[in-house]
Amino acid sequence: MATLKDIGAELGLSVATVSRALNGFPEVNSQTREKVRQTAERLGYRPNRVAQRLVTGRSGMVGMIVKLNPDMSSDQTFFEVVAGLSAALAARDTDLVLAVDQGTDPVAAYARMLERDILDGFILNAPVPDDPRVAFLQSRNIPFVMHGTTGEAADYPFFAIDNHAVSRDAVNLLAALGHRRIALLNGEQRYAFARDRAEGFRQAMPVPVPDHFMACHPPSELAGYAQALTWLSGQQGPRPTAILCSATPQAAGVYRAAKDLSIRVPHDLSVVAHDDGFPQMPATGFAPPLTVTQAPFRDACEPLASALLGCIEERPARDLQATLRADLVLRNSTGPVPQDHKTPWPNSQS
Amino acid sequence: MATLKDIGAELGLSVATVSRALNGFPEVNSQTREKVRQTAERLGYRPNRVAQRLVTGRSGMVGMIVKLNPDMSSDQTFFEVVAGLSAALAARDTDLVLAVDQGTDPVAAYARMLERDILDGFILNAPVPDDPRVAFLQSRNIPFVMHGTTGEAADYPFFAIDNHAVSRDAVNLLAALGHRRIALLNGEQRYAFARDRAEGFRQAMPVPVPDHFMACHPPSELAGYAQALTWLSGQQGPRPTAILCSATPQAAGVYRAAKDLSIRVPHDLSVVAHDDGFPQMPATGFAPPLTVTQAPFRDACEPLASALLGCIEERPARDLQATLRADLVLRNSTGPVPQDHKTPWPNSQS
DNA sequence: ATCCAAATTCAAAACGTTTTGAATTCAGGC
DNA sequence: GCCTGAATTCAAAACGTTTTGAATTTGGAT
Repeated sequence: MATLKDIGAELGLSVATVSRALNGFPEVNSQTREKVRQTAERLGYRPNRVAQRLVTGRSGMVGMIVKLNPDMSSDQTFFEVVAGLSAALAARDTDLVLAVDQGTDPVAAYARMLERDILDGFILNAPVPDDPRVAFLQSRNIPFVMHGTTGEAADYPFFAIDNHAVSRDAVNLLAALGHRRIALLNGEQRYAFARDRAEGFRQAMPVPVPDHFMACHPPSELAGYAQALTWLSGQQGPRPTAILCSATPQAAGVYRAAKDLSIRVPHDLSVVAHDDGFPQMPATGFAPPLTVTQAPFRDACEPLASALLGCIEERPARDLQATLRADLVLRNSTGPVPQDHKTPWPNSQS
Repeated sequence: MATLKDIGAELGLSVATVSRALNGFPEVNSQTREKVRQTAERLGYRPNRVAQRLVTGRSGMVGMIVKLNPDMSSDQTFFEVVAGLSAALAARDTDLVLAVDQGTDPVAAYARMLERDILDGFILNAPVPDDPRVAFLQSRNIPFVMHGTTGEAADYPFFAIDNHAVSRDAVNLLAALGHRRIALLNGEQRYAFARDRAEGFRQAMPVPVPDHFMACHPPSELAGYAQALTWLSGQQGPRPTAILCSATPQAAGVYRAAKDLSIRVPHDLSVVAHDDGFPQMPATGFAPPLTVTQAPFRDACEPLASALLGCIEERPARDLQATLRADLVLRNSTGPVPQDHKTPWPNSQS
């Protein structure tokens, strides 16, 4: 493998000049630079990453710890993480080292990875309110970027979507179609995004919502099916005319429950879901195609990689925060409220 | 961060001696070694991996490329891979770098990873007969270890289970119970393990098996359900009295199909499956508990890591090959052949 | 006391890069 | 011809480890 020294010897230049030439320093003669470039090309020079890392003091590796959920709900995000993030990081000469956390202590896995290895930073996902990992990593001055946010005034880098707006946009759409009895089939309560969606939902709803029409469940077809069955059977009062789901698999369960009960979508029931863009269950594949708020997970990979590298370079956290608005995509699972179901929720004790 | 120099300065020793002391070289005085150990401990010394790697010429990273299957069948193995392998490798100061392959060329992803980075080796999984990745990596002298085998006389390191024996053991058990009409619900044809299981099945069966009672499917509940429904409905001749599945999810599908057709397990139908030990679908959770040939995927992680490191250290391939026998675990999904179904397969044209 | 071999320890080179501070070259103004 | 400042280039240090070959100390035998 050719080294800087080899190139220097070939041209009668010092390694310093060769290094500068290849790294685009301004003080090197443009003719020299061109010659260096050519011989580097000819000798098939590839910089030795390890040597670079030794001198720059960076390891060129970032970590990500994936929680092992018993309900397998993280499985679908897993491929996306590895595919998208590792590609985005590779473009920046950085490697993604994954670990699976199977324990209960949310920071133990991070501590373990830190003591074992020299990682330049972490990517955190699935934030919970007041996420303990934030305090842990901040106290040790370890760079990280969060996919999502844990609260209003985050003082760390993150890339998130506006989950209040997700609910608001969907509710506004349904309200404009005349719906008043809208149920929220939310994500798992422990996650920050679910809390935000619930808040946005309550705020945007023109009428108060009984607690039992806001449910928290994993993003599985089965959970959606079971919850929808309960709601649509009317055991808990008048059935909703619209259901807001937090993930497309839940919506699939809602479709199935509706079908089982001979409730037509969108004629009798409107369905909206948030769509993370996982290829396993495309919203266009639904019958009828599903109206969604969409924010592909994949689109977050580039910004996340970029923010993490920025954080490692000690750019200020303020410059590394972004909140994106999800797109509202109208398809055929939403329609006007049925004539005989225009009344809002009845008063409820709950 | 404390370095060797710091420890040396503290004790009036040279870095060379300190390095030797910590790395267990024999020529260092045992008292000196103990003192070095203590100060290293006290200063919280951690060797700088990057520096080690620069001088040893190794990057300390190995790669694994996971194919993105549309049927999600690799998802379940994915967590096991990352959890088990990264832990086993971490114990050897090696990091696992994952990439997801979404293309068609089976070696392109490897070439891409190699040119971008300095990887010490690869772990290959899901071998196909005459796997092209073997030739590619061998031609470039890149160390690798295969989880599984592609053929009889493999000249590369691997860790595999004896898939002929998997079928043989199951068939022998069923045959001893009087079964003759045993169907094989195999894995996907393109994989080497499925070919081996099919061979073992044919060889062990006391009677010839019509082709349409040997089917290849992905390891999903749905695939198992659909295939079992076809077989058990009797459309293609007399129904099997026993079904051999290649994975526990398939067996779940078989159970469901049997239930739908009011066929009792094990009274009317015996079911055996191979169990990779994925926690998502434990064989003990079946009703009745499932008889399996079991070889937990997790048990392969240590040997794989160890073999790969051995390969990187240029130990001969012969010493890095292991074929394990799966355990036959008798549970309640297998029973004697029903009285009225003791005849073998009828002669068939297929 | 002297010598030899074994047991320890050391200084220095090496890995390939980046970066620092100094040296060299060059052009133009006097 | 001399000086100045800009434009280039260079040698050397640094990163933290492993490893080589030599130097030093030690203990025992002469």
